[in-house]
Order: sequence, then structure tokens, then C-alpha cells
Amino acid sequence: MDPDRASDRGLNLLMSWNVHLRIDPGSGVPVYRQLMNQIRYYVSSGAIATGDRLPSIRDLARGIGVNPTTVVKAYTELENDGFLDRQQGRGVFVADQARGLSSAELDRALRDSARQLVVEATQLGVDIERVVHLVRLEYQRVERESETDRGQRHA
Amino acid sequence: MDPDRASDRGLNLLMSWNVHLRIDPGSGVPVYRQLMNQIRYYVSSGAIATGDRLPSIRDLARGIGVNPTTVVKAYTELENDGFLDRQQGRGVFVADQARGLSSAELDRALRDSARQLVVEATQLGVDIERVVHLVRLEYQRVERESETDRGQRHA
DNA sequence: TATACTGTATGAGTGGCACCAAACAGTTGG
DNA sequence: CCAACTGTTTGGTGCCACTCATACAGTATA
Repeated sequence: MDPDRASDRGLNLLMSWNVHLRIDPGSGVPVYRQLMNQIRYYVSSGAIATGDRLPSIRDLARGIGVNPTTVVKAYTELENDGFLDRQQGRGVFVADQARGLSSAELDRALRDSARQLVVEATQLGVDIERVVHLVRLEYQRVERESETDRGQRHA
Repeated sequence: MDPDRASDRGLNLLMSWNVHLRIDPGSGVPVYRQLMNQIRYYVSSGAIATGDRLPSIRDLARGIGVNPTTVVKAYTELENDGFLDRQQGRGVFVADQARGLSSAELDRALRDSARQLVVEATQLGVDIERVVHLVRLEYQRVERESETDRGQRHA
């Protein structure tokens, strides 16, 4: 079923980079948002430095198997946040004043998803401890999938 | 701003019922899905019994301030699940074979939301314990809002 | 200058969700 | 019977998020 598609459940991408972007198409999280999240994280962690050039829109889009416009959307929003610097004809670079998200900002970024989960749980009468347990389970599952990806790269 | 609107952040509804439905419009959870969740819960908890008649589509829609079509959607899906029994001209009743969701089914119902939260968290590099903490915070917040609603009914 | 790379812009299409209006059809009770 | 309640169906609007395809425009370099 559509072998051109770069991924089915998940994908890791080794660009001309020291990092790999991992897109989970079935997670319900928009692709452009997943890109934003990870780029932000890699800058926070120091894996990408100020002034570094990011993959070109087309390269990245081809690499993760999505439409270039989707990448544009991620890059555009990150530029509006003062995080990236897009230069027509040259490329996209990490802005000089780019900085990782603060703890408060990280919390805020996750608040909507957390609220959605909690609202559904309360309406279904599910206990908070059960919810926490489910979150931990999901976390392990996602981590396990990441491990699988890394393993495949060694093979 | 639009005083006809029955609710802004949340709402409790006392129908000709011993239960009240609470819709959270800003939660990101579709209204029809919130209705499904709560009806399922009230059957599970015994607050609504097999064979009971539910509020009419138009009454419920008016009560919670949404369009009748939205209620129809919730009722329809619950009927497809064998949960409700719609009888033209008579009303909507809890099906004889209606039963609360099993633990496994509850877990599955929450899995998508949990996954979404977890995927974003990992991509942002947020620790699992931080995620759990955020979930607990949100839970308290939602609970506090429920308390506020109940308080207003006494005033 | 020509080519091959960059980013830019626009219009279209899809799907989910909520809303609205109007008509249709079955049931009940005065 | 008739009026007032039920649910049913249809078609439409609007909005938003996401994706796609296809052009357009600037930059670099051989």
C-alpha cells in the first residue's frame, strides 16, 4: 500500500545531520507541530546551534514523506516565534536569539493535550491513578518504538 | 457576548433527571463525544438504568445550548454501539443489553488522548514524571471547576 | 549566463465538527 | 381526529486544520 510513502507508523530520519526527526503519523498530533516540537528540543539540548542551517524545505519534506507545504508551515511558525530565520534562496537558519523553551513554556505547550485527556477521563469516571498508569504505559510504548528505530539503524 | 449561549467554560444541567451533564466547550473534545462519554458513565454507575428514557433530542440540545444535530450524532453513535434504543415518535431509551464499559474498553477509549500527550512530551524532551505531574494538575483543575458548578446550584 | 539549488505564494481539496432550516414520519393524549 | 410531542432525514453553511500540487521569485555557483 503506497510504497512511496516513507513511513507507516513511525520514521527516523538521518539527514546530513547529527540528529534524526521522528514523525508519528498515527498519533493525532499534526505533522507540522511534531516538527516544531523536535526542532525546538534539539536547539534546547544543544544538538543544533545558533546560526546552523536546517535542511531545505524540499529535502526535509522528501525525507519524512510529507508535502513541502507542511514543512513550510512548521518553519513559518517557528520564524514567527523568533526561532528561525528564513532567507529566500539561501536556506533556513537558527536565529541568533533562538533559545530553548522554559519550563513554564513547556508546561503550557502540553497543557491542552493534558486537559483533553483529563476531561475525557473524568467524564468516563476513570480514576486519576488509572489515568496516570495509562500515561506511563503509553510513554513506555513510545520509548520502545524509538528503541526499535535505533536498532534498525545499526542493522 | 451571546447571552443565549447556555455556557462559556462549563455547564451543569439538571434535566428532569437525577444527573447533570457537563460540557466543556474549550477542552478540544468534541461535544458529541463528551455526551457519549457521560451517558456511558451514568449507565455504568447505575444512575441511569436499562430501559430508562433519555431526554428528548430537542430538550437536551436546548438544555446544554447546542444544536439538535449534535445530540443526534451522539445518540446515533451510541445506538450503533448497541447502547441506546431510538424509537421514532417515542423517545430514546437505554438498551436492554446496555452495559458499562469494561476496564479494557475504558483504557482503549483514553489511549488516543494519552498517546497524543505522550508523543508531544517526548518530542519536546519532557520527562515522564513532569508529564504525570501536569496530568495531576489538570485533573485537580477540572475537579475544582466541577465543585464550583455544584456550589452555584446551591446559591 | 545558465542551471540548480534555495524559499514564497496561491488555490484547491479533504475531513471533522458544529450549526441551521425545513420538511418528513411515527406516537401519544386530549 | 387533531395537536403536540417524539425521532428522522436532507441539504446547506461556515469554520478550521491539514495536506497537496503548482507555479513564482531570489541566490549561488560553475
